[in-house]
Amino acid sequence: MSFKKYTTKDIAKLADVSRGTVDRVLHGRGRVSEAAEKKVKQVLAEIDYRPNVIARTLRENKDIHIASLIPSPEIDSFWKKPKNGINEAFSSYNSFGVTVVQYFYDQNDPASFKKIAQEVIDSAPDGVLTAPLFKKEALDFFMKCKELNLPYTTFNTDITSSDYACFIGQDLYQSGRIAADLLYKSQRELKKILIFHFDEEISNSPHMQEKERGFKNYLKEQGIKESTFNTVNLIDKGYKDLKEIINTSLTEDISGIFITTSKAYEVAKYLNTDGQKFTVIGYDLVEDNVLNLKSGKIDFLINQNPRKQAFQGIHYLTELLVFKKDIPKKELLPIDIITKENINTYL
Amino acid sequence: MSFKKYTTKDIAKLADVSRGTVDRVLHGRGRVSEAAEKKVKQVLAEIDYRPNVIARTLRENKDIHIASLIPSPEIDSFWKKPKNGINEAFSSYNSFGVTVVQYFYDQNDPASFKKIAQEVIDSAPDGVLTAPLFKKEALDFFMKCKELNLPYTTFNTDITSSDYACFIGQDLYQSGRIAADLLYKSQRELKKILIFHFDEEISNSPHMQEKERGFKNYLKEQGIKESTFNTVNLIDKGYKDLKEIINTSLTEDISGIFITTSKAYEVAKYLNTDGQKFTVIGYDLVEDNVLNLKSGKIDFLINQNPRKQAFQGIHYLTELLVFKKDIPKKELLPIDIITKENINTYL
DNA sequence: AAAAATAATGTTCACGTGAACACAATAAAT
DNA sequence: ATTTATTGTGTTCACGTGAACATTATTTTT
Repeated sequence: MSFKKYTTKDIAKLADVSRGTVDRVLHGRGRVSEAAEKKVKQVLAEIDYRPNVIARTLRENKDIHIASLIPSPEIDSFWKKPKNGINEAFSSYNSFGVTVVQYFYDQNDPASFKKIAQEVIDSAPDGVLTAPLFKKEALDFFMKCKELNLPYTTFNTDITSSDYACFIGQDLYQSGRIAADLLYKSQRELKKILIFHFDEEISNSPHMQEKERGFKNYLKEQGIKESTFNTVNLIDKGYKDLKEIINTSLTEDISGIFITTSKAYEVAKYLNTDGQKFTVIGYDLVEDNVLNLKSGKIDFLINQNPRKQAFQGIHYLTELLVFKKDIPKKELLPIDIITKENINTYL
Repeated sequence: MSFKKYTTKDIAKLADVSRGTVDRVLHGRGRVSEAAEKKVKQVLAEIDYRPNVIARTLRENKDIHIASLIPSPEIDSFWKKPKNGINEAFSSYNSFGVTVVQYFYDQNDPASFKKIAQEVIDSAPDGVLTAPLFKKEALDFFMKCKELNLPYTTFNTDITSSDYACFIGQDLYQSGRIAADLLYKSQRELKKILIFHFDEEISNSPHMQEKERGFKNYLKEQGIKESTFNTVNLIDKGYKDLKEIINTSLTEDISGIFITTSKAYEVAKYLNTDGQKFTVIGYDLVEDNVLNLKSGKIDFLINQNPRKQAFQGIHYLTELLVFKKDIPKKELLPIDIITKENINTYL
């Protein structure tokens, strides 16, 4: 399956013109006679010319400056993994002249996003990777990017703005269904089911609602009644009520607990290690969740693969900016099911 | 985190020598005075010089010819996915001058491996990717490669020969444990468990035994007795006895069926879609398995990710041969759990 | 001391692309 | 009819590396 590699020099010879003319045709730079253009295009149609990306990249020899803008991992450790993904991508691609500067915002403060986003723009990057959380502020930011002709990729939260960008994430509705499927498979009969939303900011809520919708829909398809579910919203940051809520719930006979965010470990605090008759399902491989998975307090975690999402975001920017390749508008990553037995293969 | 990019020209200026001398020092090509060498090395120690891979690759401008050697997908459709992985890697990397020629052998015939392996060697490739099945023949082949200084990567089956190569695969023992964990989680009490080995060739057997060992060990840790298991070996190609075996088994009350190869669909033929009280677990997302997973005859599939294994094999050869990077001796990929709800996110 | 051999260093080319530049041929303007 | 635009075409350079080649400095041999 190997074909001759044609160069512009070859084309020039075949079309009986100079390399300069070939180049002008290839890049539509004008200043070419109709006859010459025709000859060159004819040759191009016959052979499968693919520009040598290596040579082109060397020629351009420009440092590509990418800025990333994600919530601070100091505030929510969930963001450690995207941060690592970005670092990994950086070391993979910096031999191609890619440089990544990371910016962080406070996920509880839209104003902080706005402020740092402006800093990002002021740094005049060639591309931006961002995990936006606040719809209004994000759309403002995206509009500015578009005006500046600044390509950006987004991940985690799909704030669809236009077909200009590329989103990398997961199908949230489906991930809710998967949780339900696991719960259903591990329980002979379904009694009460608890659904927990940890919602420090209203901004997260479309996220969580999609998951809940998928979760409930699946179970309703199996004939489970709406009254089986008990949805709990926790909006304070201390989660003071949590202990009481759980203890009260456990006096009843429950079949499962579904936590729609990475905060399953908060629930796990009030559970026993062994002999749980119910199934606990949460999201994300943050450290505390992993510990509870291993100890048996959590049965399943759904991996959103935030490391890979972020990596892929940088990857696509590199493909676009360095290698001038086309990139997809949207990529949905696999939804991994994690148990205490396969967790180690994911770390 | 962006540093100045030093070139050999910069180094030459800093060390007050010519670029030629710098190059001789860098590549240990001799013909350099002690004094000059010292100066250059001093500069090199101070700055973090990283050769520009782009420029180097352009300079070398050699087509890297990789040969892949895997079992024929025509004989066992499992090998379609590695084949696709290889094709994908080919299109990802052929812009870097990488060419892959695929060779296939008959997985039921060691002599065929030997013959095609010789063809591979005769084609004088720069690197080889292979999924070996026959230990003796594989070791012969690896020895020849080593003698010829021909780098190779292997996947699927870990026939450890030396630290010369790179293996990409999975922890089979652990994957057996994962199957057991899923079975255990989805059954309140464990009655009879069937384990099926589809073993066309003895060559597969270490593979399957590792999985069985992990599977049983996990359950024994949960207090399940050895007598719970019923292991069935199927070595003929028609699997004539299968129907009777299953029908007989189903008269008893069984809790689960574990199939250690990609042939779960053979078992599924004799199962009902609905109302199964037992759990069926198999391996690999081959077409027939996927269909049975979706219809509910199979509950879980464990994904060995053969596509990615093969892709990664080519990837590492490219890193090594094109970009002169170091590659790991061994890489174990995540073990994915697949249900009818997340299957689509993997396809 | 001059010639020859060896060692050390510097210079140049090629890889393929993209664009600036220089030049030739034609058309338009004086 | 000569000058001046305009258009088309070919040539050259730079990107950074790696190695062949050319040159200069030093040592060894006669």
